[in-house]
Amino acid sequence: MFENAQWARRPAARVWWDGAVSTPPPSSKAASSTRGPRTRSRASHSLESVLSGAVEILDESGVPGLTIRALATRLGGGAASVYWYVSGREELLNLAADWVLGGVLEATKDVGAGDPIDDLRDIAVTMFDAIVDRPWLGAYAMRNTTLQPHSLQLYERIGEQVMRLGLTPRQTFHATSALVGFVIGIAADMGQEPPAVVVSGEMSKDEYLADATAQWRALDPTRFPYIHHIVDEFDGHDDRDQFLGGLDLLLSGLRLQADAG
Amino acid sequence: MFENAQWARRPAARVWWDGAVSTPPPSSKAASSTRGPRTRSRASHSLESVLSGAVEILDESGVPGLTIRALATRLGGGAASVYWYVSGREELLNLAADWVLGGVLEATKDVGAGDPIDDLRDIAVTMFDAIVDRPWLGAYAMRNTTLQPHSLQLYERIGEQVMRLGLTPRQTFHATSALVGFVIGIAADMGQEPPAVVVSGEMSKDEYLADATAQWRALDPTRFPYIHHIVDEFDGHDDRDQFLGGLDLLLSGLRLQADAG
DNA sequence: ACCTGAACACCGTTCAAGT
DNA sequence: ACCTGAACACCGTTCAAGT
Repeated sequence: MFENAQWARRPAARVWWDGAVSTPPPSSKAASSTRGPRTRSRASHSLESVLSGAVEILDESGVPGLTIRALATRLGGGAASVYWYVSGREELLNLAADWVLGGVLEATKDVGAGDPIDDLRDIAVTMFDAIVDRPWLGAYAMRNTTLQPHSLQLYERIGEQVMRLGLTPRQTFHATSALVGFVIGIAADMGQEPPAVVVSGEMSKDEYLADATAQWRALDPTRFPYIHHIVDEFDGHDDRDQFLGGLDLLLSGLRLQADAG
Repeated sequence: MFENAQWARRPAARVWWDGAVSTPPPSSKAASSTRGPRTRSRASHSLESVLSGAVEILDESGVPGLTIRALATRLGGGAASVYWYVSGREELLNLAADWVLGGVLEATKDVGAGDPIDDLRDIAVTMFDAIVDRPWLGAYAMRNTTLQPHSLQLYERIGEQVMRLGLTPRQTFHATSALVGFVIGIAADMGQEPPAVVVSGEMSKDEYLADATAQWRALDPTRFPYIHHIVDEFDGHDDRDQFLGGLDLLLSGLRLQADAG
């Protein structure tokens, strides 16, 4: 099926990561491009430049903004050149998300000395903040350990803290998955691309939220007692508090399980 | 800005839902189309036919398969006709997801008589099963209460059970959000579109999982103690058990909070 | 080994015009 | 009120050819 071609077309997701934690650029829109095309007539990229270009575009205009053509233009080359480094747009998205997770890895490398539950909370909060900062991460972070080495390491790091609780392997596995799923799930929801009305600038995000709140208040209290019960909490609530509240529920359940063993 | 036109173009997400729980078709690929075009020369749709057509396509070929043109073809009309009922593809996806959530609403309408925590588990499991059944739901269910009336009702139903625990409004709000975020997050992850190798049929899903497991076993045990600790659990694990394990962690944390009050 | 140019086969969305 | 036809402005991906 595969010829033993000397020059294989498309290295198809070759491993670009050599074990070292590489540090992606910080989220603040950096206008500095580290490397330009070497010559004027022929562009020259690298997987690193492809990924950091992709991250820049994602930060500026989100997932829909990352087109292969837009990326190629930013790199100063043709669209087809991108396919030398990634197999397609999906892989590009996965690699870009994982690339950025290097920052979380770097920021959490010293955990493991404190109370395991507290260490888990620290890692979870760092991940949460990273996704809030870069909403496009929600859909692509921690999704594919085969393609995403940093995600794998992060999984490992979280799992190691859970291991310290002395649970069974199965409980350890479930708790780790639950934690990751919770963080990604909540953050993905909160970091969701706002509705078109907001994106187009027809409405500010605050106006949109105020609008939603008003709609809630207008609901029949008989049919929607819960909504009415919490609408004042929802109004002007802080996403981070909401996340922390849920996280503590999960972590206290975990502590209970550990103490029971 | 807006003319008071008698025939406004595009009703822009008008409320199609009148308070009754409408029941979408079951997930089993139904080949029966409830209504065809009325005449041969001019197609005639309705929001219902648009959404059930969209759901059929989503069930068959996932989110990327749902193009406006494919939907129009299925409905027997032109692409532009779809825009009479929905403002665009994004809204279509949101409405289709919410439409299907009517089934979860129907299946959980009698909860509220048992232990609140058990009732919450029942609702969560029903939601989980619905998303596993229809992976495309993960990214669009419970995302926008303004556009998604069934999601709002489901939120309400879950919140009502949490209310029975006698927490503060803020705790009630946080717990409800955490529950929903957890279910959607985990289910979205598990129901994720499999990698291209699997979709294209180059590899079966089992082969892919076996491959990932093998890669895990090949990792350096010194650097990846957690992975090695749970790889046997991962191998041949059941997604549902994994979900239930995490859910119980969250629910026992919640019970603890309720008992503490 | 890595990049270019150009093409193929699509897309979502708009809009004047029809009924 | 609701649908058609056709166009506009894009897409991702492939591939032979260049260097």
